[in-house]
Amino acid sequence: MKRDMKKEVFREFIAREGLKSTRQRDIILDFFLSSKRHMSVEELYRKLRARHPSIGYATVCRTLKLFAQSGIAHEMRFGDGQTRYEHLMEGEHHDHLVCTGCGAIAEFENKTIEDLQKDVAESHGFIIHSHKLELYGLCAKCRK
Amino acid sequence: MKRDMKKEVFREFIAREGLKSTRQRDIILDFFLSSKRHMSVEELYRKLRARHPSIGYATVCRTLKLFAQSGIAHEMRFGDGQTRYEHLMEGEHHDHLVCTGCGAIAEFENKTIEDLQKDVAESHGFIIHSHKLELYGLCAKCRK
DNA sequence: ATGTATTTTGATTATCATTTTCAATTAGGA
DNA sequence: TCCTAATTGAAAATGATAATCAAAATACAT
Repeated sequence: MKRDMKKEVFREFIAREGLKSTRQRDIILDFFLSSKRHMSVEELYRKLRARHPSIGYATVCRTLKLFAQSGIAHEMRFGDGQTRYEHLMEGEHHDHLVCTGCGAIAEFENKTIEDLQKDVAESHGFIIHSHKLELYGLCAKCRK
Repeated sequence: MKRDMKKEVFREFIAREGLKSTRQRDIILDFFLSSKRHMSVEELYRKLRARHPSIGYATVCRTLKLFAQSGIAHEMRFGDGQTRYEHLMEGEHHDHLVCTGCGAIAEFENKTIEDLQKDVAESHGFIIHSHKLELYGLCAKCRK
């Protein structure tokens, strides 16, 4: 399934780049893949520390960056000073709805918007290689 | 015209909040309104320093934040670690195309995309109050 | 299995943009 | 003018990530 595919992709990345497979990287990868989608470095470190107190913060930062480089994760910044990572394979792109009340994050995908983005970019002579679309507002609960 | 309108809006904000009108704030506002649209704090500070060396970096930061609070400017972060401000009145919203080659920033507006965003948000039970749409890619020059 | 060169780790320190602090200055109303 | 509160500039603090570095772990050839 997907989870193992990501592990495989990361393994290949490690090999291709001449890096080494380590106990810490395996642990962090397992933790990451079985956690909720949008984890900040801080959050992941805190949860990890409960089971594996010897793994340092720097290692978590470094390893998450490697996940992003290998293509199995995506780095996000919502402007609150926290870097978040979501485990995400190539072609699984989506955008985010962020609740400014409770911080909940919902995901969505909209082909029409993406097509329009491409049109807009073309009309300005740009070729897009990535985009960021975030909608900020109140979720159903927080509207009351 | 617009420039004076923004000054007026800021003046009202200052009065409403019980703040004070100072020489520094006036200077920075003039400088800001007559500069190019997307200025980082650092850029603005460097240019300002040439004419007004006594104005401190902290004051520039503080004052730009006030501009954003008063509604005459908008704070932006494109992920390069720099905070940028653009002078922008209520209702003048637009989105950005960022060239990853040369750093050029183009602006665009697309009503259809905005409407679709609203639809998406509604279908998730959200009410949007703001959004961020950034397209990253190569501009016409950098494509070659 | 062993040696060895290379990578990785964890702790600490550095970085870098912004914020905060704080004493001195300034604005604005009484 | 006087007085009180806001503002300023310089310096120190902050906070998240990145760099450093000696010690430990890994991969590979022997």
